[in-house]
Order: sequence, then C-alpha cells, then structure tokens
Amino acid sequence: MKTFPPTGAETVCEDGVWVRNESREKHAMPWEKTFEESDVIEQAMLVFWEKGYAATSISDITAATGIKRGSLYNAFDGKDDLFMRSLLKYDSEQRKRQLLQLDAVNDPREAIAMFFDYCVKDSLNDPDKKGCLLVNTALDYSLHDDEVQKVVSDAMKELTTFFEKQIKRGQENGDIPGSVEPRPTARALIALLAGIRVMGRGTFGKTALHQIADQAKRLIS
Amino acid sequence: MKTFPPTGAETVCEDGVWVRNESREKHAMPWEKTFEESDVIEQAMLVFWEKGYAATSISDITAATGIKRGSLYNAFDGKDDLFMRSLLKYDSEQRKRQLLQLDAVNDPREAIAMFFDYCVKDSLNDPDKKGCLLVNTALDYSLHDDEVQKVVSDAMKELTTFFEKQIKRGQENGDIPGSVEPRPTARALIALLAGIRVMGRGTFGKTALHQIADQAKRLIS
DNA sequence: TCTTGTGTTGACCAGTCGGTACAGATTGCG
DNA sequence: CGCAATCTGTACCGACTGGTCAACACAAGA
Repeated sequence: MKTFPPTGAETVCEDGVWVRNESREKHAMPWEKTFEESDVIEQAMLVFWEKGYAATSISDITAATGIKRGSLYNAFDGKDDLFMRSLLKYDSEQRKRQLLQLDAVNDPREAIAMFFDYCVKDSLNDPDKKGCLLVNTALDYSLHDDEVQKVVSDAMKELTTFFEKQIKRGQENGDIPGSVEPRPTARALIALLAGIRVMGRGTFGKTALHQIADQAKRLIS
Repeated sequence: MKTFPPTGAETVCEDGVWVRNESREKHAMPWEKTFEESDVIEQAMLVFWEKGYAATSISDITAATGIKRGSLYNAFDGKDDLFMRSLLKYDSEQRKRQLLQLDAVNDPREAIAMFFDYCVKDSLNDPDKKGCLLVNTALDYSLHDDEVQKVVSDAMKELTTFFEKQIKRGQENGDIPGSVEPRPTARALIALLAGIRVMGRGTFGKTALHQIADQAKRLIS
C-alpha cells in the first residue's frame, strides 16, 4: 500500500506521518517543488505590473524568479495562466485587503479620503512607478480573454459598491450632503482613482496628484 | 548641371520646372515614393492606438498599410520613429484640433462640458474601443524614451492650462463659483478624462461613462 | 537494489521579432 | 545608350518568442 503526500509540495514525511514541511530538511523530496508557487506568482506579478502583459516575456519571469524554464512550465500552464494568477493575487492581496481595512473605518468620508491618500502616497513612494495592476489591465481590456476581463470588471464593480455604500452611510449620519448622488459619484471616484494611477506613472508629480485627491474629497462635500 | 527634386517625394518635373505633384502622373518617378508618408503614419497610428506599442509589430503595420518591409524602413527609421510620428500626428490632429474648436466656444462651462461629452460619445462610438492614444501612452510612461515622455507631459500640461483658463474665465463672468480652485480642479478634470478613457475601453458601459461626465460638470459648480 | 513517481534541467522547436542588404525596376538627363 | 538617383520587393540576419521534451536526480517503498 502506498503512502503518498496528500498535496505534494507542502508536506513531508516525518516519523511515518505526513506533516507540514517547515523547511527543516536539507534535501527536498523528489515530489516536492524546490520553490513555493506563491513566491513565483509574486515575482511574476511584479514584472507584469511594471512592464505590462505584452512587454513581459517568459524569460523576464525566469530571470526574476531564478526558476528554470522547464520547471515553470511544469508548475504553470503558460504566460496567460501566470498572468491570471498574478492578477488574482493582486486583486485579493492589494484591493480586497485594502477594502476590508477601510470597511472598518467608522467615518465614511474619512474612509474615502484615506483611500485616495493611500493611492497618492503609494504612487509617489513606488520608485518603479508601477501604478495599479487592475487599472493597467483595464486599459488593455480588449486584449485579454473573458476571464481576465471578468476579474477587472468585478473588481471595479466591488470598488463602486464600496464607494456607494460609504456615501450612503455618510448621508445617513449627515456627514455627506443628500445632493450627492451615490452611484454616479462612486463611479466618478473610480475614474479619479484610475486617473491618479495613470498620471502617477510619470506624467504628473506630487503636487498634482495631491490636488486630484483633494478634489475627490470635494466631490463628496 | 543637375536638376533634382528639392524634397524628393512631393515634387514632379513639369515643363522643366519643379512643381508640387498633384498625382496627375500614371507612373511615379523613380525618386517618388508610391505612397504618402502621412497615410502610412495614419495607419500605423491606428494600430499603435488599438494594440499599444509593445503588442504592435512591424508586420502589423506592413499588413495595415500594404507597404513592404523594405519600403517602410527606407522611409522611416524604425518602430520608435513610427510611434513618435504617430503620437505627434494624434496629438496635433486630435487633441490640438479639439482644443482649438473649444477655445472658440464662448461659455466656459459649456466648453468643458462639451469636451467631456465628446470624450464619452467618442469612447462609446468606437467599435475598437481604442481609448485615447495619449492616455494609453501615459500609462506606459516609463517604457518610452524622453522624447515620447515629453510629448505626453506637454499635452497634459496644455490640457491642464486649457481647463484652468476656462475655469478662470467662468469665474470672471460669474458662471463658476469662486470657491472652485482653478488649477487643482483642472488637474482633477484631467484625471476624470483619463479615467473615462481607461474605463471606456471596456470596463464601464454607457451609463457609467455618462455619469462620470456629469460629475465632472458638478466639479465646476 | 530496483522500481516508481516526481521535479529539475538544458537543449530544442517552429515561428516571430526588429532591422538590414541587395538586386531589380524605373525614368530624367547627358 | 548608359549613368545617376531613388524607391520596391524579397531574402535574410541574429536574437528572441512562447512552449515542448526527454534525460536525469532523487528518495520512499518494496
């Protein structure tokens, strides 16, 4: 009877029992990958993020990760697959995480203001000026397949819903005037965000980006 | 003594005098190109506009124009040169022309509103959803050389100045409240425009784009 | 020790990339 | 008729593209 690892890479045999591999071993089991898939996706994501899908080659990714070509193709389906996983990782680790944090903020106007301030600060701090992978991908919308398009569309829809909800909350407690239309304003905020991300890649400087964020706040007053 | 065409392609010998070639000849002179450079740039521009710089190959351009590879490289310096000329053509024929038209509009608020309405209409009408070549290039800012960056930066600067001027004019004749800060608002309008162009490539639909344009108008009220 | 199943590796594939070289065509001029 | 000058078309360049493949390394189980 065979005793084989349940998931392959994350486990190791110890005292006859399969337990999580805490990298205590010198030699990897032959069925274990010598790398963490999530680490590879992380590096791939950074390359796609900075250079864009079309300008990124498989060699760029092998160079960034140290993984050899064959191993890469053994673990993933190809460039499209790598991009899809990168986009999903970005979406869940950057956007969703940020939204969850801001959901916890009590003051709705403050939550929206913090979002914009973060984006401006983030754009200015990044020496590579990568912008936002979702916005970058939104600009290449029709170059991608349906699945990628859906990720982008859903992300923007959720972002719109977030802004809309915050505006309504602000109107309920009197912080935001009733004359502000929740949904149209939410969409305008998305457009402003996209604008910050695009211009933040080099066209506009610190002052301009901050001024745009200020105007976003004015849109909900 | 030689009598050679002063500029090569645009002239033809008639009655011993060099005059502009009005394409009255059946056969091109051996020093005349069989195509108009501006026509080639026009087609190249459309390809770059739709697919982006990285995803566009020289073969795409020869296919779009019918020009053979050798003739292309005989007339232009290469891909970068073709892109630069395409960008300049777009900048002068689309942006500058549009700005000149709107400069003639008397009502400043109307001029700004018309700008946004045109962009939304244009985004929705284009079946290829190409967006705006300047915005597309702004997103790839750091991938391009200094010259291209300068064209983008200058275009956005001029656009900012246009909005700023319109806002000040509107404030002088009382159409726009003095509480609107000209320069920051102008920059926010640019960001909204960029957002419309990005989301207009597929992420957002008709309603959303119109709503964003409406909020742009609210920003100057 | 031999089998088995896995991941690693580098060579290799056909196709495309941007760009070049050169023969051939053409036509005014001497 | 050459000659000069220019554009055209094709073949070709080395480099690179995304992707495949089979030999190999390895350790558990028998």
